[in-house]
Amino acid sequence: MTRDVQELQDATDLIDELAARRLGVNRTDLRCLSRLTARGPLTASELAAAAGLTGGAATTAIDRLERTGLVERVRDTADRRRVHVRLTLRGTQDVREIWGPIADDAQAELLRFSLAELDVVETFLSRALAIQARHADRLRGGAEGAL
Amino acid sequence: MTRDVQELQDATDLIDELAARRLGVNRTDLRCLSRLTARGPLTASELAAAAGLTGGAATTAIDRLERTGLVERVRDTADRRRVHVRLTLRGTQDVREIWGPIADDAQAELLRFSLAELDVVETFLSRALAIQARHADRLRGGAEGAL
DNA sequence: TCTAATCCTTAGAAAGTTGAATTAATAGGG
DNA sequence: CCCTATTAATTCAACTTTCTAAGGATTAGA
Repeated sequence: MTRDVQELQDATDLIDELAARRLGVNRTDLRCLSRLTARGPLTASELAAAAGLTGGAATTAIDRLERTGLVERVRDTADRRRVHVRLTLRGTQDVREIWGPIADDAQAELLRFSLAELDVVETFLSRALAIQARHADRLRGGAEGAL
Repeated sequence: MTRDVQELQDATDLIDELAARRLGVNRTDLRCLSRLTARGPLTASELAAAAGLTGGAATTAIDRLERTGLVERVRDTADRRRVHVRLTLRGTQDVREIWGPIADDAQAELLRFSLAELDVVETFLSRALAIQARHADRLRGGAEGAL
């Protein structure tokens, strides 16, 4: 069972790798695209935080994505320091072309489960998440040189 | 539901990041440690394949891990070209200290589910895996410039 | 023994990230 | 209305990691 989860994660990793190659971007940039898809337009700093990047790294990532034509910068009219980053039309299409069918399939598969079964899965996932959260705290909290 | 899976993956990613920091290694090296833990001693090339690295990258990764004292090289006595890589005693202990409690908790949580429920979860995971495999093929197979 | 094949390592170049310094814009107090 | 502090994004240099290609050692076969 733990192995199943592990395999699922490996498979997801593979998908990401293939998707990145398909879009002609690296994994970092793909992560940015993913966040923008999930959360809509973000400012550069929001995107940096969402993707776990420093400011400098975010800037160059956005540069690359803009050069590729998947993303565009839009100056905020109210606060001209801010730069909004959003998917271009082509970016939206390309992302949909890759992840759309996967989402559709996932949706279809979910429909094959009964509500009771979905409830079990939901419980499983939330417990797994709880374990991870607990141990993330443990790993964060402990004395640095404890090992 | 899809979001739950996503969150679980993000959480796992966070755990990996914290674990790497705790062990004083980078993510690549952590992946090597993970493979060695799961599969026991491996030759350099086996480890490279398992971790998705080229030979050269594997060599430097092993160098780093050896310098950190988590891993050691052992020349094969029969075929002296081969180098076996295995966790040192300290490496084994450190890895256990980080992932052991997580595995224990996971095991304990699984016991709270009935066999029927575990069956549902298993089905869910295998279907999710099937979807990923199918789409990995799609992404691999299609014409390169199709986007 | 000579040759080809295998395994690992080394070396040089390319790519990405970080952290500090820089530029630009806003906000607030005197 | 200025002067200062703060915030946002970018630029730049140093560092790290990876890859490819070439090299060195070892083995197996002719």
